[in-house]
Amino acid sequence: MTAPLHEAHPAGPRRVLPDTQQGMRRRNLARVMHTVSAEGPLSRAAVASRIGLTRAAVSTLVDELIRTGLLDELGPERPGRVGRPGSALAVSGHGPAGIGAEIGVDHLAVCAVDLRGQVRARAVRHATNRGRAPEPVLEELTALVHRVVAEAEGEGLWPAGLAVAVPGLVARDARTVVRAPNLDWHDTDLGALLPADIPLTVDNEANFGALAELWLGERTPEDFLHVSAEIGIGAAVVVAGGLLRGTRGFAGELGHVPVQPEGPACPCGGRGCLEQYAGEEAVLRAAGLELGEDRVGLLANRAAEGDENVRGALRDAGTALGIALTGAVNLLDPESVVLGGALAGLAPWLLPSLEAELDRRTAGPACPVSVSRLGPEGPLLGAAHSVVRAVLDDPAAVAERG
Amino acid sequence: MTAPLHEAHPAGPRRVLPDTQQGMRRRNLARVMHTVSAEGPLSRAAVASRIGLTRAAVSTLVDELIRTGLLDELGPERPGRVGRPGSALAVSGHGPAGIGAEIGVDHLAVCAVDLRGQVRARAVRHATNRGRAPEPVLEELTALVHRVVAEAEGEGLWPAGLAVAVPGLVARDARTVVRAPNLDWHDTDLGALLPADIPLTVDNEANFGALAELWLGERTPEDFLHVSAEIGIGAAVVVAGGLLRGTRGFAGELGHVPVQPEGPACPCGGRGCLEQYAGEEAVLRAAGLELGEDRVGLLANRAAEGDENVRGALRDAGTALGIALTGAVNLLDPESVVLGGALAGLAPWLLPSLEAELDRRTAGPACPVSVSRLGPEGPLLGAAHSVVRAVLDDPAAVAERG
DNA sequence: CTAATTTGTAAACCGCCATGACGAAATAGT
DNA sequence: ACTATTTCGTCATGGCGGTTTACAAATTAG
Repeated sequence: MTAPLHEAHPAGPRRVLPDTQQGMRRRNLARVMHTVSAEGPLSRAAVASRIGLTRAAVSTLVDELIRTGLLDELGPERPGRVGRPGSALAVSGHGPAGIGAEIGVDHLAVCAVDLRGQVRARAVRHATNRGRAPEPVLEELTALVHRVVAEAEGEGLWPAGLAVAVPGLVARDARTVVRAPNLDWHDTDLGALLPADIPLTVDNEANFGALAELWLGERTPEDFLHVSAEIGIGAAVVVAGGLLRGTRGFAGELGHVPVQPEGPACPCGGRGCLEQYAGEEAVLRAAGLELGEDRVGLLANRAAEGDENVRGALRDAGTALGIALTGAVNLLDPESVVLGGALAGLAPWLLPSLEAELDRRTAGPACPVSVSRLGPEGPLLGAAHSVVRAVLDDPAAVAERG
Repeated sequence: MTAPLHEAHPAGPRRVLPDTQQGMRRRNLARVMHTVSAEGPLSRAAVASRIGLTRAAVSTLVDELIRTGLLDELGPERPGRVGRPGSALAVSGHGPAGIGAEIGVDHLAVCAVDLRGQVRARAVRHATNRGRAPEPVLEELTALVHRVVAEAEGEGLWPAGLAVAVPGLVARDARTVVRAPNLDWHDTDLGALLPADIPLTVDNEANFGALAELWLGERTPEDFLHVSAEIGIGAAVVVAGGLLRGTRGFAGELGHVPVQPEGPACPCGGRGCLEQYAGEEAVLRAAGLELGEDRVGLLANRAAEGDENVRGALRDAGTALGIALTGAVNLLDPESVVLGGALAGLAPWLLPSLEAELDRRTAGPACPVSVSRLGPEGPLLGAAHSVVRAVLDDPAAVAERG
């Protein structure tokens, strides 16, 4: 009777482990894992002082984690201070691994990440998925997953879960793709078409991208706005280190925030939505370019070459983004705004006008805008890491399977 | 060594009781209190089945809560089903009480609410506070507090905390008023000027209004947007049953969301902010009315009388609100939007255009908009109830003082 | 009037962390 | 070198909290 390994949509009243001694133990195991994971090799005593338990208690927790293969004893620490040196503990590089997968418009990618956060195996396949039926695409993805899992198993890892990033809206069951316009998929249950022997989670690629930024970013705060543009323009809202999903899971639709109340009509029914100014098509049109494959790369190239039409189009898009973000920043007071996904590559030409607009419209100190270091890698890494986080969050659950 | 009774700004990594047996006990005491409070008189067995503990465990918890006077044993339940009838438990009507206070622009109000949520004492004083110095105002408020506390004590209650709602921005220490434009207060530490023998919390009235809606509303969801207009136009964002405060505590500034990017200049530095269209002054000007006392009441009266200028102004304000809320709804996907505070009284004339705008701009089913039942009572009740909730959240802390 | 059902309590038990003491392994001082 | 000091990890003991099991009390069903 294993509890669900992890929940991609923890939006309900957050699931709280029952407050019994077993739950307490489980939470303390999790705290040990998180502490060791976050602060590198640590002795038992160091862990104890950080989480507020006694050394004796931590010892029993660590013993259990070592027995189940989630923690490794590295041996005595280099003695620098007085007193007996501790024995360094580190998160295990064997044992469970998170399998992340990404279904892009023109590629499939899979990777395996160990508990230490290292990518240990990966596989990519370039091919246009635009308009292809789900079955053949997922068949190919399954093959990639099997290849990556096999490679990971060769290194002593086993798959603790599979998380799939898709370019579209995902239902709250974390399995069904409600709508993926660029793939032309509707109400597709990925669970039926992917390996059944690995616990599955499906989520929007923008969400996974934001989580990657949260978990892997240099100095990413616990409250920020992650803006990306893959399908439409999405803003993932991260509050207190968690993703805000909204009642129906549709939170973050920055693309349809009104920018000019009487601007051009938008398929959504509104007028002057951000997407009409900063969406992919709108920018290409304003830049006088044709539609085609890898349109973002094209924009970046032309802008880098100095094409004034393209630069102007991006400047205007930045201004529109700035207006929409002003509203979002006023409403949420985040610590920062991060440009991710395709926007990261276009940042040099978007940022000046975006920041100018944001500064101009904000009274006090403006909200800092930064660019994601992860860029297009974000969603894939975020997916894999979401599985790893789930293991850290409840090591006892995974120990039952190991 | 009593922990702070309650935190109005729990924005940091939410304080978690240490995961030790004592913490477990405290949390279970809290769960019993919440369950009994929420679901009316309940037997020990009923409580046990709801929170997932055994009857024996609940018995000891209940015993402790009865001993400390937080729970009352009402006696045997009316036997309707087979089996021995349980003994009904109810939250105590004696013991700790929450003292709520409100500093309005033209009144002061204080009330005492018992753990059952009943208002047991209240005092109001009408007088213009606009521009008055903090000292005399708080002196008067202190007198009202003393009167209400005395009245409550006459009924066997004692003050567990004092929560003050102010029409302005409050620092994250929950004591200092950073800026209250209508009072003309700046960086005023209310803690130094209010009774020191009762734990104090200060917060924005819009926040308390939203919390009142959350706790007292008919069928208020756990995720909603509460819009009110007292100072400026504020939107409290409630997510998962908690208030979203933002990094600096400034979240919810709906008033400065851009509605017309090149509209009239706003003191905030921006252009075309919502406040320029739906703010108090803007609406009065559009309606062709003078500024004066009770301006909202005036608007409501004229509108009710059929004044077309006023109705038109309110219609336009509703449209502007609809545009701004479209952005907010897209970003947050709340379950509903609630109009509270002064807006509640003007709802009949605001709603049609507001909803029309929201519907028009939203693709799927539009987000339902409702009007607060509490109206101007919200902030005061929310303040008092915040103290009550704090007691329910950690009954062990209050037992130490009882 | 008996059987069945449900409630509340008491006693024994188990699990978890705290406490205090101890040996081990390093440094600091003489 | 040798001892005192400091810190680490572990062990035995104990307290505390919820569970298990059993049982008496109070009701309904037949």
